[in-house]
Amino acid sequence: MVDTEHPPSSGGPAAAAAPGAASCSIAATLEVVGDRWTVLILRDVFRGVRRFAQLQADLGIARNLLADRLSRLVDHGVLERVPYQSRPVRCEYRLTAKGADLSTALIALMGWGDRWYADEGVPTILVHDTCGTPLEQVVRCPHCDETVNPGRIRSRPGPGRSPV
Amino acid sequence: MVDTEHPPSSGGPAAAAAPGAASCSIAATLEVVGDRWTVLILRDVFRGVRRFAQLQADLGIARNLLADRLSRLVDHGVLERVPYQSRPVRCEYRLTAKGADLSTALIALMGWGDRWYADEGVPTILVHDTCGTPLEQVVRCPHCDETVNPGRIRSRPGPGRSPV
DNA sequence: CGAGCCGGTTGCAAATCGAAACCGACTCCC
DNA sequence: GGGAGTCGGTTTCGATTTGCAACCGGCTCG
Repeated sequence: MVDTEHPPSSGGPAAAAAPGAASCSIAATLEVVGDRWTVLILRDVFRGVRRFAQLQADLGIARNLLADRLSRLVDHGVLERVPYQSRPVRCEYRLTAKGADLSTALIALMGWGDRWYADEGVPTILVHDTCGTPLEQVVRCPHCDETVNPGRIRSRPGPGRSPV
Repeated sequence: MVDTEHPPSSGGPAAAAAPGAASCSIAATLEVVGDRWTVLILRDVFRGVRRFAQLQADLGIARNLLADRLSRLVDHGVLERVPYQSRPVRCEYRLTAKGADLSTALIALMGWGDRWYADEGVPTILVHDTCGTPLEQVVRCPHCDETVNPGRIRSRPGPGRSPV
């Protein structure tokens, strides 16, 4: 139970050491998107802001940090650089399938902010494209075919539980 | 402003060129839990790790940072200090309703890590307590009474959109 | 030609982080 | 009664990261 590991060359908080973190997909996710700016960049890319200058202007992030975060996201396969002009080669950043799959997480973060901080109404509503109805994010049981309240969720160790 | 259309499975055709952070619940959420350690702390509290020393040992976080993050979470109403012994007054940290409501976000982060980084099987499975079936997190349309794929989600400005 | 845009990189001061030492209150054990 | 240990921190200090601003190369436009 005791953390005896001292990673000599950094690698992040829960990189390889902490027993709780070793077998946790949340820690794995945070390795990639555990940075505040990173999440805001992804939010902008989801909204259609894909170019360096646009992102910089919209977020107010320092340019060196933006460059760093973008290349890190590309390295992790969350974004990809797609050229949109050739004479001076200019690329925009697009979501890969892996990046687009983060929508669930961004929706969850947005939902929490909506519920606890949108005192004057929510800034953005997600709706069904076919009927325009506001959507909700839920946990579902495919067997019972019903939504499951948080109190009825149990967690079990899975097959990838670390062998420590 | 709207330049290239993003073909499949993306969120935002609603390219409101508004300054993002001001009118975004994601930014509001990140103000509270936008820190890497903060998320890991909350994950542990969800799992039942509630005492200072337990958290410190499990996470490997520096003590000063743990103290700082915990008090910040208490200030934001995500955690609350509950005494569990009185002679040396010792408190444990429990989730408030607001904190428990973050389960959605943590489940989403876990799900993404499961899908993209659990090469040797997922470390943890969430199951329905009554039937033991593994659960899934989905976006649902209450009107159509069906789950909605990411490609069918549209975003609209809500009533709290900042007056730009 | 000069101005300007775009997408960065470099340099530097300031804030933050991490490891370890220190601390007070209390209990346990001899 | 003294010494060791537990618990929940706070303090200290060096190392890393951040934010800001300046700079740069390629290219277009007037």
